[in-house]
Amino acid sequence: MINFKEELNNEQFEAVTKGDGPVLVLAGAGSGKTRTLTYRVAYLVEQGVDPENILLVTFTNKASSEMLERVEKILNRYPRGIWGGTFHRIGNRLLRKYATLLGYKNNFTILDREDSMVLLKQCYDELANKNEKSNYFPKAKIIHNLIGFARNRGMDLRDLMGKSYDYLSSQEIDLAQSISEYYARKKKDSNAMDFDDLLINWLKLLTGHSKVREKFQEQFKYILVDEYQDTNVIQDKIINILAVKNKNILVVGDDSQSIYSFRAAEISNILDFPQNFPKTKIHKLETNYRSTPEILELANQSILNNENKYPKNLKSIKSENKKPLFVVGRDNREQAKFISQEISRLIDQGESPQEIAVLFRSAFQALELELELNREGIPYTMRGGIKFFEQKHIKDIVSYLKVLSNFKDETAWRRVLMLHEGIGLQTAGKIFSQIKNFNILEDAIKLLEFKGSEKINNSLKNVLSIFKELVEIKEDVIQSSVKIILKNGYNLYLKTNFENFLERADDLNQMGAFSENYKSVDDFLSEVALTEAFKNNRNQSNVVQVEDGEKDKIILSTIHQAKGLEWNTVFVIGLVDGQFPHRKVYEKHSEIEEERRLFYVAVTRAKDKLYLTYPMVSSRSEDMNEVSTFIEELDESLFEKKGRNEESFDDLPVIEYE
DNA sequence: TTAAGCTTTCTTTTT
DNA sequence: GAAAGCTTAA
Repeated sequence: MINFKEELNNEQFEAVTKGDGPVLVLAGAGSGKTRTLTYRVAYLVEQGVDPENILLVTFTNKASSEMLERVEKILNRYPRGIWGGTFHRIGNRLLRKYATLLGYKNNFTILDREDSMVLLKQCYDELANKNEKSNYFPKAKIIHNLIGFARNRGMDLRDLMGKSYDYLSSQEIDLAQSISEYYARKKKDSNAMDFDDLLINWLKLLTGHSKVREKFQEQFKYILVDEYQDTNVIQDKIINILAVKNKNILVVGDDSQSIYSFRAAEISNILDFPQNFPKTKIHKLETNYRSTPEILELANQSILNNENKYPKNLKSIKSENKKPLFVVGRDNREQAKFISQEISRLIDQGESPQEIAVLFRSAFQALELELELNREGIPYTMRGGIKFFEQKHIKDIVSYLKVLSNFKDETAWRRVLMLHEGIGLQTAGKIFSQIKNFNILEDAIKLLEFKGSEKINNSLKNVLSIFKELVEIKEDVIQSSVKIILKNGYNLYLKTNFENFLERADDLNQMGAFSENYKSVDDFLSEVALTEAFKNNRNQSNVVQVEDGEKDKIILSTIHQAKGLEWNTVFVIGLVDGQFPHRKVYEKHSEIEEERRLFYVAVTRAKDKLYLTYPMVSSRSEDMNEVSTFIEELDESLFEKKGRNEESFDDLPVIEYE
């Protein structure tokens, strides 16, 4: 039996044990949000609730697996059958079963951002060339963004553009709308869904099909949602529909940590929650268990600069400690050197590496640091930047698999075709329009006829003969496919195009090995689209780590990826104006505030030691950097300043926290 | 129509 | 400093 009374404070205890009905937990950073959620799950299971009846939605897959691990620890067993994961992952799981109700097949492919961009660009080029438009008509990338943003806000594209692009003619707005519709049709014809579709179609499934709706309203007797401040209207609607029957809905969040408005997150979802669910019990968690008073003070002072916020009074219970350090280095290299030395020192003193994290606004800021850590032999895990499955060579091979699994996938077909000599954009399009006439791959292999130049015909023959081999594989489909594709020219392609072709070929073999964990190609392909595994995460034997294997390694992470996590020691690097806050955000006040919340998230990840670092000089251009607003606006008594002297560049004595 | 070669851009965050 | 965009030769 778990002693909940002892493990939790009063507010947490109330939320965990009397959490039937709608509950809103407004929780400051480090106040035990995750603790509340995990203990609530454990409590429910201990009370005899079948884990199958629990839906636990988190923001990242990482957060989901960490949370379930914690539940397992509390319960001493894994809550088998629980529905846990991100909105997209759970949407995917449901749609794999019910996609036919919406006119898709269950083997639909998922288009990641790049895929969907490529498909949209195709629609854009086709329509934009046919129609009158001014030079001010937004580029494909912007249209792509607008379409996604409008959909995630449940808005009409015309309305969105009418407001922010009022200089466009109504014909141009119509053009944007037809591009959007054409794109939607192409997706449907391709039996493919983009990330937004995973949410929107999930919602459609619930609103349009009462049997399914009722089944899942019944199924999910207890619903728990983390980071509710970062949900968008579609996600909010989904939750509302699912919860309306049993009303056992617990959502947690913190408006000060809302950092996804660029993805159409709405703070109002959490603030209006009590109106949507009458008799909502509200719990405020205001005790911070994580950070020292000094760290918390800095965070609190910083967020005070935001006008748009809800007052809260977060108090630390830890005892007084050292102030955060603000460290000035000459440039990124010196900053990197300092950090790696400091990390070595901390580890020598007995700190465990996985309790140390380096956080940054953008992945490129960590470049020099990566070099330095490699030089010093400090193992690290990178979370941010290019993902393993987003690399060109991976996506090339995955396209073959996508065609194999979903013959109608236009994006995948085009990508495969264009890998071959003599086939470019135009020819690929023409060939695909022939392929469209078939229904299964086997027919296309046998019957496809295309007249082009000799070069094109040879390339096409080559493509088809590869597929001929691929369709005959019966076991270890992915691993064998990788081998066949490499053998039939892709290896040569890698060699002629990339210096690091060995590494890339190795990645592909790793992918083959990794795929053994999946029952089917479809399963594997979903995972590829939805997983967060980052590139560069290799151990000594050069094996890519897709999960786990993070023991004894420090963490490098974007702040977005760090949400919900905590470490003893945190370095926040690159506090340069224009980088953090990002310069794109200058004009818009509301976006500066979002950047500040991001800064707030970063510093509140730290339990005991917090370092803020600033390189004075840009290492590329040798220009002087401005220090970040987020430092400048702070009272200087909140931190201790170390390192270079701004006037003279003089070295100051060795820096030590203690 | 492709592919190479040159130029310009613009540097975000993520499922 | 890479990637997209544009120009030009083949």
